[in-house]
Amino acid sequence: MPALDRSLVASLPVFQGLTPEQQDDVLGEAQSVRYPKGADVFQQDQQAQHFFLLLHGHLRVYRLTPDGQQVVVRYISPGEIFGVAMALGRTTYPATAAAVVDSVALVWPNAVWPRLSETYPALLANTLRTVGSRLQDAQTRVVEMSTEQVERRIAHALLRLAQQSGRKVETGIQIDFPISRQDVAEMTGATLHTVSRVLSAWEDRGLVEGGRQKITLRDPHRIFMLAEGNGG
Amino acid sequence: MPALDRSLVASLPVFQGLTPEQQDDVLGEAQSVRYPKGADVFQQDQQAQHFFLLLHGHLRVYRLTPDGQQVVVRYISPGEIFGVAMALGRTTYPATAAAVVDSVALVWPNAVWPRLSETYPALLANTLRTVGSRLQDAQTRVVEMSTEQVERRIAHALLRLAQQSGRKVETGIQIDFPISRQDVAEMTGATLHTVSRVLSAWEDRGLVEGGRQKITLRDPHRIFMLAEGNGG
DNA sequence: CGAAATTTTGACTAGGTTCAAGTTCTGTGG
DNA sequence: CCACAGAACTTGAACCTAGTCAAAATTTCG
Repeated sequence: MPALDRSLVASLPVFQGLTPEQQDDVLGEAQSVRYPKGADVFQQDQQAQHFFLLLHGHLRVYRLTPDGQQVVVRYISPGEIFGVAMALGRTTYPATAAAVVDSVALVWPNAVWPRLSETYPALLANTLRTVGSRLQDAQTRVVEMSTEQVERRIAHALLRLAQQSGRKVETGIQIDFPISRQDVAEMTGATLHTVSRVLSAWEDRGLVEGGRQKITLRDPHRIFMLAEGNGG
Repeated sequence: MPALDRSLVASLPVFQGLTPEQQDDVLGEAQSVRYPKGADVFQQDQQAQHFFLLLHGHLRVYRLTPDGQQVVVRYISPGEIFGVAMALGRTTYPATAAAVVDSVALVWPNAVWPRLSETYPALLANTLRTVGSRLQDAQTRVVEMSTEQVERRIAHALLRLAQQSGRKVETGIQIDFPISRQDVAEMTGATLHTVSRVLSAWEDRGLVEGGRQKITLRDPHRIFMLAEGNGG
């Protein structure tokens, strides 16, 4: 196993409040693993044996309903910890995480969590903040699904993706990984068809630029107005 | 201030892993406060100055949208900690908590959190588990809102309420606090009218018994079947 | 008893799904 | 290098769930 370079991860939120030596101790327990595009990092209802930190790539986390529908819980970007089922008191993963592009993650065996979390309470505190902010996100999504119509939900979803993983290009801000209309549908509780119709209409109005598994926000400001229910 | 009786709270999940002396230390920083029915414990966007543990009563936690719609985030039952905004890295409360019946809570000033959480990592770990389970709940709700029709969402919401705060009565399981059709609507992303229609239909079929701000599940099993999408 | 809050019910409407083709990409293998 | 098969996307038409609008009935409480 190649030594992990602390400088790559020292500035991440998870490691705040730890000295370089402590960071080395934590990193020393991890292995770096590569996940090719399409591979699962872990699967829903599987025994949770590890927790993770994404170094490169993007993951799509989704839940499968009994009747086979998928709902996208979130996308994970580099620097985020994920799969911390054990810290949350669970024995299985609540969702499946799959690489949408070739990805690399640090992997810790669950067995080291008790020692690390007792030795370094800052690690616990940082994890609590991360989980807390995801709770906020999830509750915001519940509010949106309860009160907003599809077009506004799509606007909010795209703005979140752009903020999280947007890349500036000449024509605007492009989502930095392959994302289909179906994916957007599974993030917003709409159907593929409705998402396609909405994006087509937006494209006619110059708000976005479509493409196969590609979405570019041409006019983020007007999309924001749409999301907030103003203008149209 | 009357001394707080440790025996009342020692068995709660938050205090697991602490010795009686440590529990006394934590409790010693808290005050017991009474909230009459209808009073707010804290308000959305208010500076977060305290965190709480509910001793008696029931709280309704809701978020208000810019256009004035309310969405119920959750109901809090005795024994639960809440309002832990600071531990989550927030400076304001993300929602409003109001007493639906006369209630009593332990109140800690935020200022004591850094010391307590550093001194007793178990407190951090327990809080992380609590927040984690709320994250699961919120994500489950997102999945339900994305994939289920109103009738099933209402069934799920009532079953959750019954599990959390159900009281056995002769005719079935009654929700143990006043809850209106409007409240159920705000929990499920439906309208008052739709909830009323669904509950009326269920009452005709003998599944529930209605009443002003009162709901009794007469046949929890058949409601469960409904929630799971089987029979009807 | 009267006023306010809660609940019920009817009629109509509409946003979004479903059903059904058809079109446009993209990567692969001959 | 081009043909082609599969995947992704688009679009039209019919339909339906749940929302909206409107009004009345019931309950509670001062």
